[in-house]
Amino acid sequence: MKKETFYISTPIYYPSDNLHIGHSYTTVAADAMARYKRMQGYDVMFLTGTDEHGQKIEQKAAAKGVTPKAYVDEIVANIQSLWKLMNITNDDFIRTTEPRHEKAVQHIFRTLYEKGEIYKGKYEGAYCTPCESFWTQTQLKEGKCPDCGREVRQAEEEAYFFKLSGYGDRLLKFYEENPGFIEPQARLNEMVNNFIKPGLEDLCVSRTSFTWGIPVDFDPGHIVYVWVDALSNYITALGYASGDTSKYKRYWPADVHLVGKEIVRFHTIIWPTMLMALGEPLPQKVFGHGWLLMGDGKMSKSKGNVIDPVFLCERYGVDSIRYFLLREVPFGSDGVFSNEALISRINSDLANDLGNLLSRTAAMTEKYFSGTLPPARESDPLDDELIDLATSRATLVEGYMEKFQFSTALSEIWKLVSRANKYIDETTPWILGKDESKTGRLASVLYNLCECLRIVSVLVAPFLPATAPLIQAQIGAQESEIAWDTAAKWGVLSSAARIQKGDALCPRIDAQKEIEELNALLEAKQTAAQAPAKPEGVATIDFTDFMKVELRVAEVVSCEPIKRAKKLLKLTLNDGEGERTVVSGIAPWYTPDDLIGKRVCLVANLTPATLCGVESQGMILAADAAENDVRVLFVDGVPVGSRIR
RNA sequence: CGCGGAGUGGAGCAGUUCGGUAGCUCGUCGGGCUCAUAACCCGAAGGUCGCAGGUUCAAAUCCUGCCUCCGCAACCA
Repeated sequence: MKKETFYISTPIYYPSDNLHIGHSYTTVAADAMARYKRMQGYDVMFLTGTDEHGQKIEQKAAAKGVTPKAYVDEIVANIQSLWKLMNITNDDFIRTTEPRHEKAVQHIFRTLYEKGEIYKGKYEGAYCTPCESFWTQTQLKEGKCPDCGREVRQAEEEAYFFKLSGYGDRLLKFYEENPGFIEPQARLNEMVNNFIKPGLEDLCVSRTSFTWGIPVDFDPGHIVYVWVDALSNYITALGYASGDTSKYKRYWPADVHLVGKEIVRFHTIIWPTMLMALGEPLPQKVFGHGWLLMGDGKMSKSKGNVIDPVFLCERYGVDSIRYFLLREVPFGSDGVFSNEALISRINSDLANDLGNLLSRTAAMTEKYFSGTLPPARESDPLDDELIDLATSRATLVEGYMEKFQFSTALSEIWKLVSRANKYIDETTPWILGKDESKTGRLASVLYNLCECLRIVSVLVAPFLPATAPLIQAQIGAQESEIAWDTAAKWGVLSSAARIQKGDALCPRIDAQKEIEELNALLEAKQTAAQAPAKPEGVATIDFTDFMKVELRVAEVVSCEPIKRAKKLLKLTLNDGEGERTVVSGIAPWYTPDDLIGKRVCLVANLTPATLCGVESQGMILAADAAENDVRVLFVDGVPVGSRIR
């Protein structure tokens, strides 16, 4: 009989740098789900990989003096060893530079073109090189890149477009007919209100501005852009459009694409329409999980607060990190990563509750019965509650796993761990051990504890794949006694089992000492990160270049906030010759009253630009005093109109 | 009036669908136990459930208005 299949994917990660804990978060979640489904008997396909093309990698490689391929090869090797370190059981690893992927992508692109879903047009707009992004007029016109804040340049190129604009209604209909397609629910509203209802625009799907990518095979010079290239990995890895499509037939459509919330849009709008255009079935579900935030906000390299998963795994053990990631934060929402929380979880849940339960159970079994489980047992009504609780866990865990609520699933398992610890207190085996007439009762108590540990070990196996076998080894559980369906059964562990106390599952961490050490390490890292804090990408210019900038003293005549914009103030300036309007993003730091009547430095010969519907004829100078502190340069006392140089 | 999420004891969260004694984890304090990894078990202190109105016998929960924080979108010429 054919087994039911389950296809789960992570995003393919961009190997411009080594991965951080956020990537591990997604991948560990996917792995736990994949392991769980395998234990349940599913024929699982678990895919992860890397998205290796694009201008950013081309440039990074050039800066390092190596070919793009050599550059990504190194980082991809790191990524693969990270997944190995973290016990990730992906069934395949797709690299977008592999021939199997490139050929299929070319096929897909050509097919869409032949179907008229892709047409050739012209692309014009502001382009941000580091972000590899064109920005449309509504997004930004001649402004800085909204993503990174750096300069953009005007660019125009011939390009291919995908007819995304025609798919709005079909998407809405699909969402309606498939209520579980986008989860959590709140993301669905976001997509519909922000993107679909305002109207979809055709999507530019090719580039000529760089060469590190998959060529459009019928039009030299054009490169397939990220949408078609990256998103289609989910089917190219299955052999779509290749000589062997057996895997595609077997696993597609995917059961779930696990993604971070920042890319929900691509997976719920662009990817489904591409598949519609191809006439292929759509995935069942896209789950957008939250972010792991640092105490001081989002992770970023400039803050020096990027968390390296390799460091954590080596310091605390892989399972501790896996446990923390899946237990600490409800999967759909954002959560905060802190060393304090990590250590607290490890100590209280893993060391004190679970590790210690195993330790005391094994120690007593060795002490009173030399590690055996005598079959002459005497039960007591007290046992019933424990047994009920133990055998009811599996169903609860299954329910939460179906909803991707890893955190709740784990807490249900830990209720049993707690109950078992309490059971020891209630039954006081150390007192039973002093009375020979109580031997049968003692045997029963210890057996019950071993059964609890067995059940816990089964349920916990998808999350803690290294720890579960350690528990099973100490209680002497055999292969057949740890299958998933035995988690709902009582009395599975054989009386012939040999219990053997081993090393502590998870040693306690001296929290105070550890935090001090970590803080010292972090400080060192931050200093290192901040040392080369010179502005990036600024080249030396000569004097004549500088003199091309016309700087003048101007007085603020009036000033008002721009509605619909959080950061913008609209300033009316007298520059000595007349009045002009300038828009400035200083609203978080200045009110109109702070500015009216003041004299400021004006860049007078800047090309006008429109921000939030207001034309800005120049800019005023301000200093980035700190990460989140901007100071306008005031030049009071200097005559209006004076040239500054 | 852009879209969405959140505001509950010191910290992090649940409870809000279908109103009825405010719950969990960590921390603090007191007690118990000694099998165990200074762990485990029990108990206590600590909250006007963001603010203001309203509906109701009764509101964390329903309604109205407001404030604050976060993300997306727009955006720091």
